[in-house]
Amino acid sequence: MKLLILDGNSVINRAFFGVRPLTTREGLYTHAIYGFLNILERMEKEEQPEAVCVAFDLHGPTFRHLRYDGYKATRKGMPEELAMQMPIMKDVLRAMNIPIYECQGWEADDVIGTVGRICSEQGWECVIVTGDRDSLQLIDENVHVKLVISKPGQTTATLYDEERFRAEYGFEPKKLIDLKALMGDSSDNIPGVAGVGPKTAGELLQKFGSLDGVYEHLQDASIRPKLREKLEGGKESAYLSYELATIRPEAPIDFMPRDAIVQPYNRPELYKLFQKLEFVRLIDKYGLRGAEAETPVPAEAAPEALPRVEAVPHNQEEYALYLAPDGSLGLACREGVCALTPMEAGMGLSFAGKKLILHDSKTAMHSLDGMGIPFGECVFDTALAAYDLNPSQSDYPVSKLATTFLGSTVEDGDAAACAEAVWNLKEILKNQLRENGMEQLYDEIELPLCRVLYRMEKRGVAIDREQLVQFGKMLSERIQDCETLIYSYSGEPFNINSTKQLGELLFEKLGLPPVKKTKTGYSTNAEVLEKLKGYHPIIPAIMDYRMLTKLKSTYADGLIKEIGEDGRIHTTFQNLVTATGRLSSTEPNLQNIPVRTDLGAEIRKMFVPKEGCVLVDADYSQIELRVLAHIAGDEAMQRSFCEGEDIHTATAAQVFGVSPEQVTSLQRRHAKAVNFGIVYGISEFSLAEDIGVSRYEAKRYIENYLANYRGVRDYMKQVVADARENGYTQTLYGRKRYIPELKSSNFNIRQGAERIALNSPIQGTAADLIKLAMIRVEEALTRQFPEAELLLQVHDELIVECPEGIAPQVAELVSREMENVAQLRVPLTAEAKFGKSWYEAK
DNA sequence: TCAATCACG
DNA sequence: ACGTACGTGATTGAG
Repeated sequence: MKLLILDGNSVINRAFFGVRPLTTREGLYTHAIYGFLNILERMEKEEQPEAVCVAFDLHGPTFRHLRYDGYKATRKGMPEELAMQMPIMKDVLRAMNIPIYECQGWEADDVIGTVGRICSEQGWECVIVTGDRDSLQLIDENVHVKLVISKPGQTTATLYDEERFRAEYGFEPKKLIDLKALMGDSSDNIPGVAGVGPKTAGELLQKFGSLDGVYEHLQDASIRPKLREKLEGGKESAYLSYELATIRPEAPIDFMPRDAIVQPYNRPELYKLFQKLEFVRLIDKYGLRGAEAETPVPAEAAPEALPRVEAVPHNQEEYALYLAPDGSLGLACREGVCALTPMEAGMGLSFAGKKLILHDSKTAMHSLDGMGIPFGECVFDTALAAYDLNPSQSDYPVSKLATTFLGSTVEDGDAAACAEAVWNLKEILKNQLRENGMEQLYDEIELPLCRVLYRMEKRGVAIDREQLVQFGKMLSERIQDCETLIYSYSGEPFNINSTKQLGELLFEKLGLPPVKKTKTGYSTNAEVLEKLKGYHPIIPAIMDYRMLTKLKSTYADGLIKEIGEDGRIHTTFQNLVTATGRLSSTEPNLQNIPVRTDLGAEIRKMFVPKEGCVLVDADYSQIELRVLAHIAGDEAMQRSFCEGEDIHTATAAQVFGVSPEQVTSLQRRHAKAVNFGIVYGISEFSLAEDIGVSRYEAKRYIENYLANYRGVRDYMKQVVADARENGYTQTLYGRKRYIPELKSSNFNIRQGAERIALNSPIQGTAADLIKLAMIRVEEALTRQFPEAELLLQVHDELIVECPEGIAPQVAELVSREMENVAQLRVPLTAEAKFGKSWYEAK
């Protein structure tokens, strides 16, 4: 019979530091518990024990503490993020019916030793799971130790028995105490003998067998005088250390191995805890359900299971549809649920004029379209609702929403079950949105935008393939030349794309001064190269090489790959991804097409209108600073915008105390950097870095800025305080972002969270505004200029394709809709231009 | 799969 | 004492 005992504190510590931080929406940290359960599961699988239990330290003085005041004096208190997980960890173990042993006045080690001793006495085998080598002294014939070692990425566990221990240490396990008595252990505040480390201590023990043996042979010729002196001086300390290091298997605990025999879980209890911890995957894995009274769904809302039907019910007003990964179509309505194979779905099915409930409606609309199924209005999107409720999740599969909001288990591949879940989720998510004050945001911005995005993606944007191919060829030649030049300086060919090889060349072979390090080696980024530019002619060549290869691989080759059969590029606008409410763009990303360098901007010449058309490009001027002026209620900044002043010049005048006419271009550039910094959550260090002034000067800039823009100063304080209090920030339209890290005990994490709290309402409100503008523009164009089509959005910029003849009117319409999207305390201004390419229109 | 780099707002 | 601006996505090399 075998018993597994976990050293609770040690294992949860490993888990805490080994698993990347994870929190629930409420800000409860959960990763240590998650990691603990992973380790527990693995150990059970590997060892197949009949009994399992866990030992914990209790706070307060311990027996060994009483023996020596300095003991554990250097151990820092547990971080708050871990401490908050401890009581819940114990609740989880209780729900799993795994006994916990702890003993006032005794270390967990002592408890474990006691458990091991009792096991031995009763003929049980005992396996100790710990990350702490201390416990190795407990190894004997019946007691083994499974040592958990966390490496980045994964944890491994090694089983130590007497043989394995002897092979590694060269003496028997009990002698570990003697070893520690000599070498000490700073983490346990065991002094040992000053000047004796692990190596000397090990050698002494190999030679003399024990601590006593060492002192009996102190005059032995093989001990050098220096060492003898140290040992003599440290004798008292050594024997004290011996006492401290000895685990006492005599804790007064009420333990019998049979008490720990594995029992079935208390499943409803475990379900409740996992709900709280948002361990959706584990709920799924163990198929946990709440006891009837404990499900999170209010009784009145608890839906009846829908009947399975053979044929698609007709004449219904509303249907929930779910497109499964295998292409089959799940369908739910008042009458029941069914699933259709891709083949069946393609046979004359139609939802024209029907109200649809969809999961990720934009994608679903593409699928329906691809299957030739007509569809009406989408009245609810479950994935979108879940995203709005908490935009920080990585994804929103139906399975996850079902466990969180319905308390039911479905698989994402099961089309019928998912359609039913989607059907049932609608009411619950709608309520959640209402309770969160996000009804309007959802109904008037988020949901209607999906159809606009669907159309934009379907339309795509035309690309001049020939010109792009030519550009690629030109780049290839220039890259070749660059390579030749670089190799002439390096003396031998190497992979210039490898930062490792490049770093070795620059900083070792060529001996250039390393400016900055990354965690893996030398940094070679553009900023570093810029500083090294004067040192060696290879540097500018590398900078050119980098620019050229970037253009070639990401833009020339990358875009060519994405051109469709219609000669157009159809990006995907991700509307369920960003934490702030912005869109993003993938496959390809059309929101990062070059513009800042001349050569890069050439790429924009390849984005062209279709025959007889032009591209209209309209962009907001300073939308984020205007949003800041509005929500911060800063009168000085509002006045600048209302008077139509150049905001950076106005800021420079304020910060440098001169009149606007006297502002130099350098001052304006610095003021611009300050303005950006404010939006991002400034630090004087980064500002100084950015504009190349001293930290002291940067500090002065910020102080002057905040003294002049008092509203901004107050806002910065208020928004962070509110976010800390509420746990989230909000935009003008009520979009939320949860920021649990505001409560972190880690200074850096907390400061980062504060910057996020500062920036999110600004970036998010700007995102709300342009989303609303897109809906208005699409509507107005459909009505007034049906031949004009909205194609792209780049955060503060919209791109429309329209017949040449109506370009001025369309440009006027688009910029007007953008400007009138909301009445803020400052005017929103948008400028529209048009031309025969994106380059020309900008 | 992760880190480094660089493109955009 | 310590690390350092917000939000994204694609490509490349290295383990």
